[in-house]
Amino acid sequence: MDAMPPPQSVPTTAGRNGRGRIAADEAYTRLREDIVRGRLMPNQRLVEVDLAVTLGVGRTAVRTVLARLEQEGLVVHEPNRGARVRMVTEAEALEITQARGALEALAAREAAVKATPAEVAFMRETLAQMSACLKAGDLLAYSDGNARMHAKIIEASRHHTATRLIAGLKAQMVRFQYRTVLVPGRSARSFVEHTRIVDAIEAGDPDAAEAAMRYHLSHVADTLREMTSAHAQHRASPPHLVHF
Amino acid sequence: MDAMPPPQSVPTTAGRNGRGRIAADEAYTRLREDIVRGRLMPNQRLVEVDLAVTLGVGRTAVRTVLARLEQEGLVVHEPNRGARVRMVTEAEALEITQARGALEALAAREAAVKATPAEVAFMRETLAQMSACLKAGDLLAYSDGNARMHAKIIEASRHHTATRLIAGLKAQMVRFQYRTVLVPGRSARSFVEHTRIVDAIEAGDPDAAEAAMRYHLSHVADTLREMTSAHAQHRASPPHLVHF
DNA sequence: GGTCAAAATATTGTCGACAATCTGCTCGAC
DNA sequence: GTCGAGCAGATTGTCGACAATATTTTGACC
Repeated sequence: MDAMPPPQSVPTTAGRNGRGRIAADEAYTRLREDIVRGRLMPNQRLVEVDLAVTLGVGRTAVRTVLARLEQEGLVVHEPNRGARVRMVTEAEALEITQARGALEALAAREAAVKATPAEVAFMRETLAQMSACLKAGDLLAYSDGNARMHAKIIEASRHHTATRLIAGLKAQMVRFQYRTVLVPGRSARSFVEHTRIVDAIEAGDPDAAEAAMRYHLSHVADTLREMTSAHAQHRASPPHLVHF
Repeated sequence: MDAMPPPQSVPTTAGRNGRGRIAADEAYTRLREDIVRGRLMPNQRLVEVDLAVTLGVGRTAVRTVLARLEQEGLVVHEPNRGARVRMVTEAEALEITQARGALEALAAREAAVKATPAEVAFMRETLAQMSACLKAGDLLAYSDGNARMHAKIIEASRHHTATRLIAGLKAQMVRFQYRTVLVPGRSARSFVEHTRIVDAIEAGDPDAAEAAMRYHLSHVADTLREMTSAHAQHRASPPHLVHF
């Protein structure tokens, strides 16, 4: 009952992919994208041979890809019973947000020490854009600016380990990024909090930067927690955006 | 120059390993242990067929294992050029310690809320043992108690995500655990810091617990930083223990 | 009609073989 | 003597086939 017109797309690019590139790597990227972007539903079974056909690679490559994704926390795998897309519960989403918060606070601290003037300028510019979006009421654009801001802070931290861990956590959350609520009035406060963070980074004050980021992210976690309990009350809460 | 009487031990346990267990999983555990315990040197090449013989599995299984270990950060892998044991520089060791600190601070916060009386009692007992070791001057045993303490706090936090991330970071650090210096007098201060953490957890004060753990771990990071620069000065600094 | 055993099917775990790629070396040209 | 082309050897990337295990279906019996 899966329809499945499988072998249609690629004329079996079998063997080695064009130049240099490795087929398995592309398969990894594609499958990962499919999971992260939500094209594959949670708990969906991932049958190796099906994926092999879809991705145009052999089953061995698929198996390697699944092992990587399992280690990454995007897939669960029971012995002799195959792999499935990992289901992230709301409780886990809160956990992930907390862990991410702890690491981003570290990143903010490092950024206060290591950010270049150009990076600070970019943050100021982003802040201005966010302010404009807020006034215009364009929450989607505000959210984009928000994402750029956090990405820039992490980049400015030059903290490879934190960057790597945060990226991993973010991947598990993408589904929730697009399905979480925006509490009325949260945006305005979010903006103030971001301004404080940038101020501290520009001043080169690591303690203040860490504290500001911690303050900011604790509010995000609170919002998420409230959302979770509210969602437990009545299932039909409208999916909006939460502002980090 | 490896002697290599390869096909002698297992009469090719090929196919499936005895009961239920999966051969590849055992191979993963074994190779991981070999890397973490330092039996394989950093930058050591990991030739697939050699590992296959050593571990008694096929090359495909080895390949899957290597993919997992790469995702875990214990192995680096260049396309068409094979895998090597990842070399963790002292700068990275500092990064890892910082990230671990951020996550353990979160764990301490959660533990303050969720720890059971039995868990707190275990911490008190461990604290007493550590005190005894300190008086007896047995630093190795003190270090063990220290490890038990941190493990218990993490367990008490019931924070699955933080636990998972910390475990991953710890694996990359084991080599340094055994090669870092103990600054004279650090143990005594370390003990006081641990006592404060347990006090805060027992009192059910998350803010205090987080702050105490943060304070503790910032000192650990400082010690590590000093050790790194000192080590840069004169290569022959004696390898001791650092107390987390 | 329900229930349990046994065959049939589906899917995973494992392996060896082959092709592609990289590495180091030889060897002739200059 | 140095340099690059071209050839071995080693090692990785990929695949399909077979064995082991789980799941579903069938069918006999009560």
